[in-house]
Amino acid sequence: MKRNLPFRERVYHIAQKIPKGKVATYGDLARLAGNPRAARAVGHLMKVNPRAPIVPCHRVVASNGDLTGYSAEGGLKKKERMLRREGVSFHGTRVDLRQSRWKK
DNA sequence: TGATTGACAGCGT
DNA sequence: CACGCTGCCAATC
Repeated sequence: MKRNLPFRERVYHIAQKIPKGKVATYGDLARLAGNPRAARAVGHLMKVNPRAPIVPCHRVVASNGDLTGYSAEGGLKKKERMLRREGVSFHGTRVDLRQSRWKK
């Protein structure tokens, strides 16, 4: 499947597939993209995010369920609100990955 | 081409 | 449960 596409394209593509109400960790995207160790790179890709309006990057969280950066308007605060609104379970400031983790 | 950076992850203390 | 250290990758200067 899409191994001729650049790493970043694969990541964006996968990010778009994340269902509403669910979230994926950077590590997951990296793993699905074919590089289990590229979690960091994924974070960087989201940061540059040339497809901000197309890719639901707000559904991407840290492996511990904590919400990290968000370049878009409103920042993390807005991000958290969006997720809660979509039905994502929160456990304090962190997402409850037990329930809201996107399982392939 | 090499060095630096960044929205991470995993494991030990 | 919180904090710190090390490893890994892609993109940019």
